Amino acid sequence: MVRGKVQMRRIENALSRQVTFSKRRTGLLKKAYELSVLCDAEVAVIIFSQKGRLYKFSSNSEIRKTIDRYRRSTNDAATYQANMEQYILRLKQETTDMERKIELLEVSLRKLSGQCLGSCSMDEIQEIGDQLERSLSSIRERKAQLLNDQIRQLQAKERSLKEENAKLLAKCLANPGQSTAHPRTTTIHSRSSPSTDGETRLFIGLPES
Amino acid sequence: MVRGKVQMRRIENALSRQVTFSKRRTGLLKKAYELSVLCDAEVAVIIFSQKGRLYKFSSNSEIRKTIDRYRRSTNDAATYQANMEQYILRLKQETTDMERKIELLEVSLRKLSGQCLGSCSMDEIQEIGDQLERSLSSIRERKAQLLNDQIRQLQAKERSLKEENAKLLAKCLANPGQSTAHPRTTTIHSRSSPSTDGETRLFIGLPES
DNA sequence: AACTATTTATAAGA
DNA sequence: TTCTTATAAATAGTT
Repeated sequence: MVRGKVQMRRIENALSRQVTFSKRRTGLLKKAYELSVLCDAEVAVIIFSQKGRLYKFSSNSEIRKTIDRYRRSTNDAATYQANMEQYILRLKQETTDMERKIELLEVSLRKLSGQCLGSCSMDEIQEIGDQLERSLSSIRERKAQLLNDQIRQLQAKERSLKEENAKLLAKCLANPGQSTAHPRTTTIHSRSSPSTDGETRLFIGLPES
Repeated sequence: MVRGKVQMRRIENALSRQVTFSKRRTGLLKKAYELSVLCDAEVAVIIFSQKGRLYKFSSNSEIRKTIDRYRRSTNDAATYQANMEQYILRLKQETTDMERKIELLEVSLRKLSGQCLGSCSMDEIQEIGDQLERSLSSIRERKAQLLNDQIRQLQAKERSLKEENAKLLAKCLANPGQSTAHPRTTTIHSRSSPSTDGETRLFIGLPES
């Protein structure tokens, strides 16, 4: 029996709460049904129990319709969806543009590689040939530059080794009787100067031949 | 006063229905609130009046959360959204891949055009140079082929013109005295130099005199 | 789940 | 829409 007004706060006793939930849930869904029938209204009720169980009522055959109508009417999440769709369109456009760009680049690349020339006019062929000549002269220039750099480096190395050699030689002459492992190794190393010279010449000679 | 059990069917009297809607709507929302508080449940109620006016209750601060939870739990339209999000991810991935591809193609193209060689090693330069030589020889081959075709066409044309010429000459020699309207004109035209000379002078002379 | 004392909701009237 | 009131309906606590 009801002893007095119930306090409007969470029922602490779990069992009691569970029972009340069951009773009132039924009551609520019934009231929702009655409202929808008596007043010809569109009603949707969604209830999740504490344990996560779902109960629902919908005057409509499909609760989704009511939810959609709600969204349309409140315009909160509907915009999210619309934005997402627009975003997809933008991405697709971007993809198409990129595909076209890739196509163009591949055609250019093929032409510069001397493939698929069947469809080119004489003028085009001439143009591509000129372009290739220009490219090739850039390449040759760069190649020459690299070789020059290498030569200059080797010459610098040769110079420094010669200097070292001279110093060591002077040292050896100053201390003629000294002969430990170290100076010996150094001497062998210092004698490498002339032979490296030969190697350099040989290396330079190769690309030119 | 309540005279008896109410029939569970649409209230025909519009005013009465309107009043009942107002009262029961308040009651329903109140019950929903009480259920959510007493039993710690998540409750959402959506009501559309006949006139399309929206009334709602949500135990949550945002009814959208409850609806989302509902969708997740029922898996009806939530999948649509999830699919859309996944689709966006796929499109983005595609875009990234394409960007990378474009980047690579552009680098290749620049290298084949003899630009941006600073970052290339000697081996790379050599490789590019070889590629260019190959391309150039393709181009030259194609160019030669086109020129040959053109020459052959011109030679064919020359031959056919010569043949026509010969035929016409034979015709002229076969009918030297022929003089109908048409051939005459032709004859006059071909003989133009000596005899027409006089006529032309005469013709020109008339208006002048 | 059934019972029942009470509270709560609400139909009709004002 | 609100108030009133008679009555129906809901439900808390118990069995």
